[in-house]
Amino acid sequence: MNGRRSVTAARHTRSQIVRHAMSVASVEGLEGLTIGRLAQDLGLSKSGLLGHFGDKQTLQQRVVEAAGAQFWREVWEPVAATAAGLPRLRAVCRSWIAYLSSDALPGGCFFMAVVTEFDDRPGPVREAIVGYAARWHHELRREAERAVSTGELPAGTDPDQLLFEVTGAMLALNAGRRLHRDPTAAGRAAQVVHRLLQAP
Amino acid sequence: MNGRRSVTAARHTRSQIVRHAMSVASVEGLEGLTIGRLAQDLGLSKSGLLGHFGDKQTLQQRVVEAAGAQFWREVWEPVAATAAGLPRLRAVCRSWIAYLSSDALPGGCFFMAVVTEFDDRPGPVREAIVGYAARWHHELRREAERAVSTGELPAGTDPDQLLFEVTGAMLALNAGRRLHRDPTAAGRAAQVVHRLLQAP
DNA sequence: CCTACCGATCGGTAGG
DNA sequence: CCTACCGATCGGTAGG
Repeated sequence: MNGRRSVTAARHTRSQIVRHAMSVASVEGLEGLTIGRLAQDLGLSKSGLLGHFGDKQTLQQRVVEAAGAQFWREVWEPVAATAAGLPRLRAVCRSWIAYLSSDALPGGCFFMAVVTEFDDRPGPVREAIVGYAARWHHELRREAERAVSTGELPAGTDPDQLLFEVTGAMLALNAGRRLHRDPTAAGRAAQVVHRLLQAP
Repeated sequence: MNGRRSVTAARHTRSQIVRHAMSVASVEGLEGLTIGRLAQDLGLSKSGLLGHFGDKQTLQQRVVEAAGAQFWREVWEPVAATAAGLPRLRAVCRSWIAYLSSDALPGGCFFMAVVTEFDDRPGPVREAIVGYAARWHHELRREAERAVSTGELPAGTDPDQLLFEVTGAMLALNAGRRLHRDPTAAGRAAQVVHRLLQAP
């Protein structure tokens, strides 16, 4: 089991490392990741693990990227075929609520877990997190703008205010579920979304 | 400067430690607190600092308690004299928004910063955080219930749904300000509160 | 991918 | 409140 492996095997190991690190980070945070712990969990040496990334910060960046891809795959893609505008916006919100209610990762949604951890830590990891959050916001705003311009939502609706309130509902859902173990949180978030996304 | 000090001096040192630890934790998290760093910041030895608390977990609990007291003092007390029910609820929300927009601590609201850090870490620190969050929720619900029963808010208003939405607005405000440095977040939160807390 | 190792720092204790 | 110390672990490097 020692010595160099094939390129394919190395790629597999690397993706295993990132996947496991994502799970750990959802519970302990990105700063709580330690090379020694990950190496032990996966049966690798510390240097064997670190060799895939160079240093810890690069590993953290790869984990953020993997989490961004996973979120996109699990929340957006299942509803990407829905008609643009209001129907798609409604579908994405349902999908988002389902994701936050699921146990895709042991610590819940990766981004909800690391946003407050890194909002005060300048550097490339923070910028990566901000980048994914901003991209998500832009995708949703595009749908909201379309829904307003086609008259699916009331004229004069401010897309950014709408998304502020949707985001708030998702944050409250996450806090309710994870901190207070409140089983009604998903229903409350759905109710907010239902009210916000009503045709005129 | 060495040797035992008076009881008063010791109390002063202790409260200085807790205050500083609260600031650090608002940025680095409660787990990011280290005895060595705090001791150096305050010009103490590690053992001198730790002697006030016994161990790190106890220090973390004292920090949570101090943060709970500070939040109460800065958000609730300034508006405690407002008439119970809807007026008080509105005043508390304004006060809460002002607090989240202020820079009372370098990392922003302590509780916003540590909730996702400890939602998956069982133990007395988590329980202390949950306790303060639940107490806050109960205080607000009392006002909301009163506002509904006196007819200040529409009959049939669900106080818990109302608070879910208020909490969401505050979480979105915090994320907007701290992650995206969005200066419009406070106004958006105020708009949500204004709509939610309208007389029938 | 490994072993062997580095200096720094972690939380905490003994003893004064 | 200090100095002096403990074993464990941190991120990371050298060399293979």
